Amino acid sequence: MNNIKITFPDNSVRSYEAGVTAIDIANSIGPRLAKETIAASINNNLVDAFLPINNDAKIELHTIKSSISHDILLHSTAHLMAQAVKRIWPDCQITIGPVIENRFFYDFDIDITFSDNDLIKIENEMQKIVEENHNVSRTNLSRNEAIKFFKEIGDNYKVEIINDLDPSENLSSYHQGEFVDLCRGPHVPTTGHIKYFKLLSTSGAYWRGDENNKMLQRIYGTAFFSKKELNKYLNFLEESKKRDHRKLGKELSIFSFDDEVGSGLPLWLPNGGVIINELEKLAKETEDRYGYHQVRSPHITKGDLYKKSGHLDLYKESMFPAMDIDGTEYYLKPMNCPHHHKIYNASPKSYRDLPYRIAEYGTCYRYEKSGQLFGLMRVRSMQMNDAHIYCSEKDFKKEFLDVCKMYLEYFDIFGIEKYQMRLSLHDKANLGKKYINQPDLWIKTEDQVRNALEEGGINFTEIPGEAAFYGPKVDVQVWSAIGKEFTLATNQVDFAIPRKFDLSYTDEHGNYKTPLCIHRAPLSTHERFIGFLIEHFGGDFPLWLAPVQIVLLPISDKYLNYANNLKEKFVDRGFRVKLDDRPDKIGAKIRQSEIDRIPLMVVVGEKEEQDNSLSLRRRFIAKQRTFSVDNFILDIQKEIMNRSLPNRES
RNA sequence: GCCUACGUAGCUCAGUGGUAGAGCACUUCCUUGGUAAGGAAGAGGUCGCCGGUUCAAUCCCGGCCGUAGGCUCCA
Repeated sequence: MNNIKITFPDNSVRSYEAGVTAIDIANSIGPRLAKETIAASINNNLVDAFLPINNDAKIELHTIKSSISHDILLHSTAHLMAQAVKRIWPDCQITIGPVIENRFFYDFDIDITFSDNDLIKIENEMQKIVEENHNVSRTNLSRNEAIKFFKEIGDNYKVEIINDLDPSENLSSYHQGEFVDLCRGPHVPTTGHIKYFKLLSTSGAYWRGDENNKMLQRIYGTAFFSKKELNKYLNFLEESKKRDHRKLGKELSIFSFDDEVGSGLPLWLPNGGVIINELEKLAKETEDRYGYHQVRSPHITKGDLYKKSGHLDLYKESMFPAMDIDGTEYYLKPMNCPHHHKIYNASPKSYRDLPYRIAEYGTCYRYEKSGQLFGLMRVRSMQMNDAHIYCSEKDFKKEFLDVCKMYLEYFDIFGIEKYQMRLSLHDKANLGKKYINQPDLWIKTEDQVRNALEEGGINFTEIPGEAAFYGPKVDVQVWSAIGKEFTLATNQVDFAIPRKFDLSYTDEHGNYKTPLCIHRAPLSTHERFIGFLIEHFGGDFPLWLAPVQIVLLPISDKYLNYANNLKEKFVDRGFRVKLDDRPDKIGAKIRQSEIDRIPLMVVVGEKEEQDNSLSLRRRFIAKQRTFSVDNFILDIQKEIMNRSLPNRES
């Protein structure tokens, strides 16, 4: 037997017999390590821990602690689930079963539809396979062998996948017990490595994501290496449900939907109205500071304008059908840009007028397919925090970065700590289909945006094929306080439409030039942003946004007079205040105020009336404090003016 | 739009082929109580909408509308 040299990450070298596996190597270091080894990188290639190593190599072991291993576990659990499904329903066809963030799914072509009971049945079968503790093995296959093999066992979808793969691709199959799947791997060494898993939900899913294909049945699930992690994740899902803006929005009377109004058409209740007003105040203040003009435009417009803008060619399916008015077609506006272009053009512009920045909380209507409506996050009527900046190429970079700066200011105010800018680019294949057919301008503009972002020191990732039809965009992903992801704002560059609209300005030399146009919507739409805020804050808005800021809680009716005096004082100061004058005990009033998430609970009784003071109970602050009325007012005014975030320390 | 599930009081949910119930909320009365539920009474439903089957439908069947989880698409 010849020996091989294995080099470890710390550069130490050990000698083993050729054919040794990563598990063997782990075992030579310690049995616990061997047990916890899931996969290995051999010369930086991720492989199964159970494969023989025949030559000198660099090795890195991946144990249950690494995120690589977690992905492998999820993938193996998908196989485990597919094996269980095939045992129960032998006629079903397996298709694909990839890993997504913290979860996996597998799509099946099967006659029955999975019920909750079926999920339990499948889980039980999975448990059995785990206990059977099958070794997992890998077989390399040539293309022809693979096609022959999967044809023989009747896995037609696998045959289709192989036929569509690059012929140069190395193929392999994974086996555990009677189950075989076409797969790149790697996988956990045995089915016994999978201990803590849970099937989460079922749904329909088109084969290869194409709505012209057959609808398959998908099962989602998750798995972890420890019970604790699994429970933590399940708990996170539960917490997310509790914070769901649809649930909280109803409980806190922020918005509602009504069958008779129509789906995707939210009604803003008074509490929502307060939040909207505060957001608009913030936006207007900020935009004033950045030199924007506020404008207004109508909700309906003639079709010709949208023909010119390209909407009727490239965006029509997202627009409500035309209405005929005196023989002319009018549309509900899906975007504000054409109107803003017209506002730009309402008077001739010189270079001295640029950058020309116009903003509007414009109401737009989009025909979203019924199946994609989702609470406030996806609606058919929405009010955008929209603005367009018309500038020269020379000013572009500064204007673009100022927009980014504005984003960061907002993030700071709302306590958004995690965010990501995504530069969405065009792809050549869709020029003239999804995208305006001006290849050179696309590339030039994308370079400009990329340069601006790089010079501004802003981190971003690039995503091809996600641009708006008229230009590249920077989408902003944010994560709420509990880590749920949202696509919120967007920031787009339009290089083509200004020309179509004959937008121009006179430069220093008296020549006509076409301006660049930046679209930006840092606060997204009221709908999506407030939906996000509800979940981000879990319904506990900072004082400046809270629909009711102060609730007055008299100990008994005897102190109603004093409470009313305070109320009047607070209203005079512009505070949003409510008086709970029900004949209930203080405990009941406190409870209701807590449920309503009112940040400041002011308790007044005999003592307070005598001292002209108040006793403050604040959400998340255990200790109650007594204030003189004047000091209280000063503190609160300051907190509201600064738009401070909720303080949860005691 | 597609797949699947669901739709009973303001909210959360029971329930049945013979035209409905609970808790909370609401109204009234009693209680005037110091930091997360004091007590009693009352009112409240065309059981999503429209058809069909049946002597009889909230329940069974069909269509529509709405909602949820996904697919696809997006702020």
